[in-house]
Amino acid sequence: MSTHHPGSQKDQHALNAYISLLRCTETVTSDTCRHLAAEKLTVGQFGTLEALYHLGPLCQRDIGKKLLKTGGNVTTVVGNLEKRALVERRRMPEDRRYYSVALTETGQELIARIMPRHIENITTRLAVLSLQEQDELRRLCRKLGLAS
Amino acid sequence: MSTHHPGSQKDQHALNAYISLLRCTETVTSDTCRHLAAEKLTVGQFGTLEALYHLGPLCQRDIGKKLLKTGGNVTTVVGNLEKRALVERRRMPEDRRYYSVALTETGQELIARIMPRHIENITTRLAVLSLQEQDELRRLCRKLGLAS
DNA sequence: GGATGATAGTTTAATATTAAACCATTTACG
DNA sequence: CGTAAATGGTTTAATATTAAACTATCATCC
Repeated sequence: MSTHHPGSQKDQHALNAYISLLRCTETVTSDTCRHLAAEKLTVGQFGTLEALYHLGPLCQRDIGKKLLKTGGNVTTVVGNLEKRALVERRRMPEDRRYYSVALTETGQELIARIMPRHIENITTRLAVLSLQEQDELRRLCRKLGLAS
Repeated sequence: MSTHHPGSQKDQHALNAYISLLRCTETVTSDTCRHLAAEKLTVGQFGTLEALYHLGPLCQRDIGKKLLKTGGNVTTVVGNLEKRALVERRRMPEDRRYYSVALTETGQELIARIMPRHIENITTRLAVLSLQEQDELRRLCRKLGLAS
């Protein structure tokens, strides 16, 4: 890092962009997810229900991959959803290490009832940006996010 | 919402943009903060130290505002930092409701030692985007984030 | 000056979250 | 086969996080 000057132009651009990215994500998520409190759902619980709703039954490992969370966390969240009978676990006979996690009827109804409002929240919130700007934001985020 | 068609073009642009935004923020934060584990610091603890480092002593309410966290959370995080003698609380005589939270010498040394690496992580990570793209990302995020 | 209300911080109860150690099952391979 | 490695899930211990109820202090204003 001999050529790296702390506090350089490069740093400033990167830091400013990153800080704005962080705060934007936090406020948008906070705003669009506020309605979940009325159903006593956390963001992680909602994300799990949503994944099962769109993708069908998943094993916990795949849920974790989708939500970018650890296995231990998935155990907890799925456990809490199961307590409320919104999902159920079934052992897979062909490989008994796996559980298949699926929405129950109650869970299906709940997520189907909530999703429209959630999508509307996101669409309304994002409407501050033009469709072109939304696409550009997506492009930049994908480019940046896939650089892992 | 009579004019709102679920699954419309508008929804798709917004959802795609929002999902990319979420995943980007999660992966970038995860990558740039990984080094904190070596110091046994959580992201929240680091954020608190960083705020005190750049802004000087703050009361807990201002720390919460800065990190977008609740008062109860600040109590916990500052408490854990205090246990490790990285910060200290002092009652403000002019208004005894407030604490002034400040870095200790140890805390100062720690954050000063860690910051360069952290900034470098961010700068390196963001370098996938050109400086113009970083500025555009910042502009879009600010526009979107300030719409609360 | 004493009730009223606002404000800073804490506590409590519940869930989330991670890393690390662990258990159970399956797969690889000698 | 039978052991070793890999894999899915759980547990544990610690911290984070929130909402809601609470304490203490300060400000307002009759």
